Amino acid sequence: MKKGSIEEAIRQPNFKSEYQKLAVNIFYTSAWLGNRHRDLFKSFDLTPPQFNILRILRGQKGQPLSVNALIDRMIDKSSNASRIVDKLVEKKLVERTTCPNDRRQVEVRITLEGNELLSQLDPFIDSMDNTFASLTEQEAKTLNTLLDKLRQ
Amino acid sequence: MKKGSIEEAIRQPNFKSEYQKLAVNIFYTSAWLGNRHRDLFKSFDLTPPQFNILRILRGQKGQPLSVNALIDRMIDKSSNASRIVDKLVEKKLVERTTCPNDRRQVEVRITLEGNELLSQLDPFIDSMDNTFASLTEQEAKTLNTLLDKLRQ
DNA sequence: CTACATTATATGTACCTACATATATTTGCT
DNA sequence: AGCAAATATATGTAGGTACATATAATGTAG
Repeated sequence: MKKGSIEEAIRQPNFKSEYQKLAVNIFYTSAWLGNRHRDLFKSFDLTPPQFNILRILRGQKGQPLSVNALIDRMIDKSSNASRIVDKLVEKKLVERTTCPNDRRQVEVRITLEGNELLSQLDPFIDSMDNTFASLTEQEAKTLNTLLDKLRQ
Repeated sequence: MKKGSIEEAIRQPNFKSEYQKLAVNIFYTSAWLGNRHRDLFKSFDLTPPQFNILRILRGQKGQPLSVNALIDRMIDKSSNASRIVDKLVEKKLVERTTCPNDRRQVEVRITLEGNELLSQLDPFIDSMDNTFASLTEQEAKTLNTLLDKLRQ
């Protein structure tokens, strides 16, 4: 079993097919990467989905987003955005106000405090991306292309 | 934004780098694939980690595994194997007995019922793997190689 | 042989996801 | 206008993960 391979990671030397191995490899790699992210966010008292929402809101440059619009942009669409926003409101990182035009909707907006927290995180996120230094940019591009193709 | 791309999936046209896009793509693809698996297992009243443990135990061909040995072989190592085994015991799909040589350990073993359930699932799992029909075997191999390399 | 560290598992808590259902508001139909 | 369908969000519950801590059994140093 090659060092660093998925076979070694889960002590499973024989997969039925290259496709089955790929499924396991995707789950395993996602968990591996997610754990690194989680460790980073932890020192800022954020969880990955909380960070995801904060970063989406920052991208809005002050404009609010509804809960539905947040879900639309989230990595894990089955996240319960409503309750994650709850936590962020408690920490005063976002504000929630009822939309005046459509009172079913809420407008979620990042606060100054939220923006400052993200600014502190930025350099760490950037260097986290260099986690991938073992891949060339061309290899990263190939991975992106093939992952998109897989989901077709 | 290309159809089926990660950019489209999370409505994010600009990534800082190919590496940052790759991180998001891995998380998104893992969730996408995981949801398909979950849907399949659901009709058999199993969750993905429950299935993972059952399949590991089947691979033992009757030999038991300790909880630690299970974690070692699981895709998500931070799973709480102890509590997942609880659920499987309740459903009589596995048995748990104290190890006579080392009474700290428990021996977990798949039951006949557990094996039968997996047999019923087998054909569905096989056809699920063909979810990847959009990739050639060579492309799957490339993905596996690059994912292993990424984690180095 | 006793005291202490180590190991294997279990449990408590906070947060998250999955799914079903509830509540409030708006839209559309007649 | 009046009422049903659609929409946006919230909430209850079960299962799961992350992390700290507890409990029990074993190993080990002196």
